[in-house]
Amino acid sequence: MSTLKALPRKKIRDQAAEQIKEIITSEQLSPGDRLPNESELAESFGISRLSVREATKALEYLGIVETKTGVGLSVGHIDLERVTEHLGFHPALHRADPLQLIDTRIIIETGILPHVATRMKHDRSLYDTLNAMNAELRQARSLSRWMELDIAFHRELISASGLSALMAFTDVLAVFFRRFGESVRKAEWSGGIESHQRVIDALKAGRVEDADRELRTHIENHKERI
Amino acid sequence: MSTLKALPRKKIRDQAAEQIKEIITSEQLSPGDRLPNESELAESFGISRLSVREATKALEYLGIVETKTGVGLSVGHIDLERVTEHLGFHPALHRADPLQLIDTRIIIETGILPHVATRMKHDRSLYDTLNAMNAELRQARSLSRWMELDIAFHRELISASGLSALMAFTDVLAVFFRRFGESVRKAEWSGGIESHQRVIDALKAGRVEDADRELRTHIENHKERI
DNA sequence: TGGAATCTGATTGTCAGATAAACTAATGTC
DNA sequence: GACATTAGTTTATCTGACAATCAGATTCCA
Repeated sequence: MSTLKALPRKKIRDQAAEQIKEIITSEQLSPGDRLPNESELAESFGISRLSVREATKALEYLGIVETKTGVGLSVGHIDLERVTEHLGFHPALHRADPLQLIDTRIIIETGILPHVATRMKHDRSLYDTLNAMNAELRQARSLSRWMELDIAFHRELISASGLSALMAFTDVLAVFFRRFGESVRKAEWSGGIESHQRVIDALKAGRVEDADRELRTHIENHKERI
Repeated sequence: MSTLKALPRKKIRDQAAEQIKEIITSEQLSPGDRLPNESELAESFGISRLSVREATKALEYLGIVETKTGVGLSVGHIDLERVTEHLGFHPALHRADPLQLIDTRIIIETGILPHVATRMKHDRSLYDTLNAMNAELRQARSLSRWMELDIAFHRELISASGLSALMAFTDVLAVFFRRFGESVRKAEWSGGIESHQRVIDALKAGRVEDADRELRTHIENHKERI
């Protein structure tokens, strides 16, 4: 008869973490808002303070909550950079299928182009910003510098679409991407920069399809380096 | 004179987390490799086991390490899903305008269509699965059931593209979509189902552009309900 | 009165030690 | 040899305690 026992009993700290998240969403708390202190949470969950701590420490690493000694807990200003900082080093990142990641990027970045073009029509400063960033890219002398600026450029492009949800996602994606940036050869720098230029110029002129084609091949170039 | 005190003394558990990461990189450990147990780590760092635990729990949430009761610690198999799971708390998603979320969905779901069509050519079972799911959708009698199946259908469509990174992201999006799903009127059910059918039939026939147009208007229908 | 130093209470940070629960591997029985 | 039992290891959780830190109230002095 047997026990089956279904799922391994959920760990208490995980339940605690769930409940804390639940509090944040159900009370619609915003970053900076106060949370009950550890003892209160422990009591209301019916568990020890220690288990609450393990939950809050984990959530703190993700930026979901913040703790200040002598003050208490509050809802965190979640910041993906903090998260990705912890993740960037991880060996498992080397397993994600690079071809898939590239295709994913193509879908997202070409998908937003119509939105960018539309917004550019009403706000010329979008073009100026992108143009300035690309100009900066020309000045890059080291590979690491070039990579940072390149990532920043693509990020800005997505930002220009106004679709902030996608930007959060691509921030995560960028972590997985940085790793095969090392194989970039110097000769490709200038090619990439010209490609950027053609994309934003086409967008400015409202030629979305040209921008699409250009960006698509630009990103696909990565495939050859694998 | 001043105290300045520079940085507020780093917390012990943070140092512990750093050192654990250091072990992983310096020993070049791969996912699944064993780590020293909590007591050993505590002793070698010269701190209490509790502080080690707070560090490992936090790293576990990020997927950097894994713990098994009665076994020990090991390097985690981190993946995009793990990270995007926590993405739901990102302010960009919480505050996002529903119209934006719809546009985001359109970009992703229409973006994958070419991939789906290609894979369908080599694997007809993809069509059969989607077709069966849509048939099930016809049987739905309650709104909640219909919604679950509808979400499952769209999820399967993305899954059929083979781009798992996108699937992780849309799982997050789905949470937000459930919110305004309640406004679906019964009359729209059948329309949605027929729309699904046209999409997969077009894909099966290799008419990607038709599928794109159909899916686009299908999702855009949501906009009227806001 | 005004401002600076100090005190106080609240809260998180860290520790020690103990017990329960889950798993592995060895042991023993038939 | 197959299977049940046992023992040992390791994480999971709890209790209780004390230190460190901070915000605000209080006191003190010019």
